[in-house]
Amino acid sequence: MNKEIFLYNSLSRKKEKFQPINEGSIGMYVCGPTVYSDVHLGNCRTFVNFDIIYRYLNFLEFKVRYVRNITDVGHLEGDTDIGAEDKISKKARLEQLEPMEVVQHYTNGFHDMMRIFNTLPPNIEPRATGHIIEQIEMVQKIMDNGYGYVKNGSVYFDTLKFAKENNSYGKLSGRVIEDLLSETRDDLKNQGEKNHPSDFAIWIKADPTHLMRWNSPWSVGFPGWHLECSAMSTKYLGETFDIHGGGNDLKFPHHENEIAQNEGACKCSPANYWLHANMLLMNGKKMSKSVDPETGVSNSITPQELFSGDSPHITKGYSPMVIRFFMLQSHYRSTLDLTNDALLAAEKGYRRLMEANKILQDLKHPGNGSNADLDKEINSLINDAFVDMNDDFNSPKALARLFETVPKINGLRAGHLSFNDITGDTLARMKEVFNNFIFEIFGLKDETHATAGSNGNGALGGLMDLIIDIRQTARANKDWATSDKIRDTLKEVSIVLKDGKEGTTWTKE
RNA sequence: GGUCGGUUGGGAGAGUGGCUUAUCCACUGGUCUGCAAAACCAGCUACAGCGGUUCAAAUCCGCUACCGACCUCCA
Repeated sequence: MNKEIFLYNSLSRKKEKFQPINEGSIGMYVCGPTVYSDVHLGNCRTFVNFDIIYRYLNFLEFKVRYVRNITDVGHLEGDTDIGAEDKISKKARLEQLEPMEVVQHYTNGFHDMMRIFNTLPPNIEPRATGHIIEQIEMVQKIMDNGYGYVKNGSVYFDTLKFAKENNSYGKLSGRVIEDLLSETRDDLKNQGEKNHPSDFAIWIKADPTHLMRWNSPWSVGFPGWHLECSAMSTKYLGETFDIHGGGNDLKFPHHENEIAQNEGACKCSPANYWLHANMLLMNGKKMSKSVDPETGVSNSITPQELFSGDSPHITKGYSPMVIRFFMLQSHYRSTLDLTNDALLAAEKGYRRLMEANKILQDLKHPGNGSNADLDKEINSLINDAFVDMNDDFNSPKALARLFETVPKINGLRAGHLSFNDITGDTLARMKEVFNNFIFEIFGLKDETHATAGSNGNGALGGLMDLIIDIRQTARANKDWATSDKIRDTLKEVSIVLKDGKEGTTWTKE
C-alpha cells in the first residue's frame, strides 16, 4: 500500500507531500454546520468531500481521528456591537423554543441527511455549548498574551497588534492587514466599539433579551463564532495537528481568525495542512436562498426537493447515491455545477458502474490464465486509480480508471475477451479493488439491486426467479406475445429485464 | 474598489510541455438479439482571444474579454 500522498495546502497554495506529525496517525478537523436551519445542499457537498478523504485515509490504514464540530452558539448575525444576536438565539426567540430545542432539531436533521448520503460519522462531534469553559480559558490565554482587549464586557481580538508581531494575519486568505484596516466599501464599515474594523469579538456580552448566556470573568455573555473551533480542535487534536478542512467560503474570516486565536493563545499554528472544498453551484451560480425578483425562483434546491423532484430546476427526482456519484465526478477543489442534464448523466453513469461491478463479482475464472497484454492493461488501470487518489484525492480521475476497466469486465462476460489473457489473481484483484473503491472509498451504496439481486434471496428474488422461468418457457415456444407482456408489465413497475446469452437478469430502476 | 480562482468538444468534468484515448451523458454508424434493453466496436477531430518563451503549449509567461467566489451570514 503506497501511503505517499500529496495534498493541496491552502496555506502555501501548493501541492505538498503529506507528512503526518506522528507516523501512521492523522488528526483531522473539519468545520461542521451551524445548526439553526435545515442543512443546505452545499453543506452536503463539503461533508461528502471530506467523507471521501476520511474514508481514503482510513483505507490507507492511517489511524485517523476525525473531529467535526456542531456550532450551536456564538454564530452572530449582524453587527457585533449593536443588536448582536446569535443565529440559534434568534431562531429560538422567533419560534418560541428553547435554544437547545432548536439545536437538537436541526442537529437531528443534519445527522439524518449525513446518513442518507452515507457519510461516516466523525470520531468526535463536539458541540460549542459543551465547551464554554475551554473557550473562556482560551480567551484568557489570548488576553494574557496581550492580543485581547475588553470593551463594555465584550472581548475583542486585537488583529493589528497580532499582525505586527506575528506577520501572519491574512496568510491563509491572502488578505493584507492594511487593506482590512482602510476598508473602503461603506457598507462594510463596522467600527463600533472595536479598535479596528478587522478586530473581531471572542467573547460577547449578552444583552438582557439574549437567551444563551454564561458567566465569564468579563461579563455574562457568550463566545464569539471562530472561537469554538480553536478551542475544540486544541482540546481533541492538540495545539498543532495535521489537517484542517472546511468550505472555501470559511477561509475568511472564519479560518483566518481561527489561526489568529490559536497562535494568539499558544504561539503555535494549529494545522499543518488546510484543505478547502469548493462551492456547489446551480446553473453556474453559487446556490442562494434569496429569490430572484424577476422569475420568483430562488437559485437553490434542498436535498429533499432533489430526491423528490419537486423543484422547477429539475425534471425528476434523483436518489442520494446518484447525487453522491455526481459529487465524485468532480474534484473537491473545483466548483461543481448542478444542472438537470448533469444529474441525468450522473444517474446513467452510476447505474453503469453498479451493473458492471455486479457482473464482475459474478465472474468466475476457469483457470489457465496468463498475464497477457489484457492482464497488464487491467493491472495498470487499477494501479493508476490509487495513484490518482494519492494525488490530492482525485476522485474523478480514479473513477475514470474504473470506467476504463468496465469494457474489460463486460467483454469477459460476453466472451469478446478471453479469460486466457488474464490470471486468476488479476480477476480476484479486480473484484477486490472495485469493491474497495465503490463501497469503502467512494462510499456508494448499490440502490439498483437494493432488495435482492437476480440471484438474491427473499420474496422478491424468488418471485423474479419464477417469473423469469415462466417467461423463458414462453420464449422457448416462440410465444412472443406472452414474453413481451411480462417484460412490458414489469417495466411499468420499474423492473427491467435483460436477455443475455446465459439467461435473463433483472434490475430495479 | 481589493484579494483569489476559473474559461476544455452538444452537456457535466479530468488532465499533462511532446506520447494512442480522460471519463460519464447525449448523438451517429455498426455488431449482437425473436424484438427490445444492455453490452461491444467505431465516429463525433475540444481546449476563450491575442501576443511571448520553447525544437514542441490546451499545459509556462503577459495582456484583453468574460465568469465566479471572498471582503465579518455562508459548507
